[in-house]
Amino acid sequence: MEQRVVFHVDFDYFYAQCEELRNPELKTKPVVVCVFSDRGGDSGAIATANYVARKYGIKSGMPIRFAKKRVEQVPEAVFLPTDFDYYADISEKAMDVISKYADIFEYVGKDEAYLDVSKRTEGSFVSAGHLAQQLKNAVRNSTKLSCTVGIGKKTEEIFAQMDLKTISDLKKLDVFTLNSKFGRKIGAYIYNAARGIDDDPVSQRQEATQYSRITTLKQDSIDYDFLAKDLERLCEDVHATILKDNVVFKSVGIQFVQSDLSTKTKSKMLKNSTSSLDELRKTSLQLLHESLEGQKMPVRRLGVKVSELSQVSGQDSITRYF
DNA sequence: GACTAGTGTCGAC
DNA sequence: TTACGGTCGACACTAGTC
Repeated sequence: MEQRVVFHVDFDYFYAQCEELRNPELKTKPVVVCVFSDRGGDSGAIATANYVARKYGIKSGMPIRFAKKRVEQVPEAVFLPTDFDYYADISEKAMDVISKYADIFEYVGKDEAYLDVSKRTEGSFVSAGHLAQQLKNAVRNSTKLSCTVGIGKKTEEIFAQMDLKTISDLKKLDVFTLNSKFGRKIGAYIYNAARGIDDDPVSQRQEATQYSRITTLKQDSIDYDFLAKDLERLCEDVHATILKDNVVFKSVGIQFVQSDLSTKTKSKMLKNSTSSLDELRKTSLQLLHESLEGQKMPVRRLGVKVSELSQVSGQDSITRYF
């Protein structure tokens, strides 16, 4: 098996870094990017926070109110709503630069990617180190963003730390331990490689397998009509994406997040694939009706999901089969 | 028991 | 004292079939 060299590139505190980019004065202040819910006030959660904010114990996923408490005595702390269009724009530019450095490029999310650079580095850690530095410089020059590039060297260090010397040492570890030490992607790759399975650790991103929308209700409720109104809006939203991406779906699901934040889901497989908004609406409303039977706990958030997607090749594709 | 399709839950980002 | 988003993929579980 040839030596694989894989880069994991990610932008730390990406959204906050984007905000610093358009307003450099923020750099010295705690910057907290928030997803505010429809409930108004400070209802919502933290998407990301820069290092200054993290010093105060502010972390992703934390309730906004909680985070505000943490910096009560810090008047310069800045809380901003997310601006996903702007972040997507910057991400696209950055990924454009990054992908040029890969033999195989895998986009994972707005702020993360995997690069297989085995060919261009010929498996050498020395040239991989140089390439990583060039990549960081190129990203900085073109976007002014800083990113971290993790490479196989680090994997070697972790092996040494964990006193792993042989393949049979590796085989003793379960995939969860490996994932927690190396990240899911590399963890799974090591797990397979130790068992003689040489799957590519990096592969071109496939099409999405599901689309979903979720919203926080104005108030907790188990009233069908109240929930149905939001659900219909969510259906229309998902449907717009379906049309834009020219896909059909075969499975429809709804999701409740209950007032104690526990989750409940219900889904249904359709007889045929479709892109019909009517069918999406009808099915999800039916699932809502069924889910509310015997539902005791009020619902806080409501979501809809379509999956089992397939691409429609052309508008006339269906008629062509008849 | 092995396999699969369908369903529900969990957690990363 | 408590506080709580949105989107996605992975995977575990179950029931049906052979």
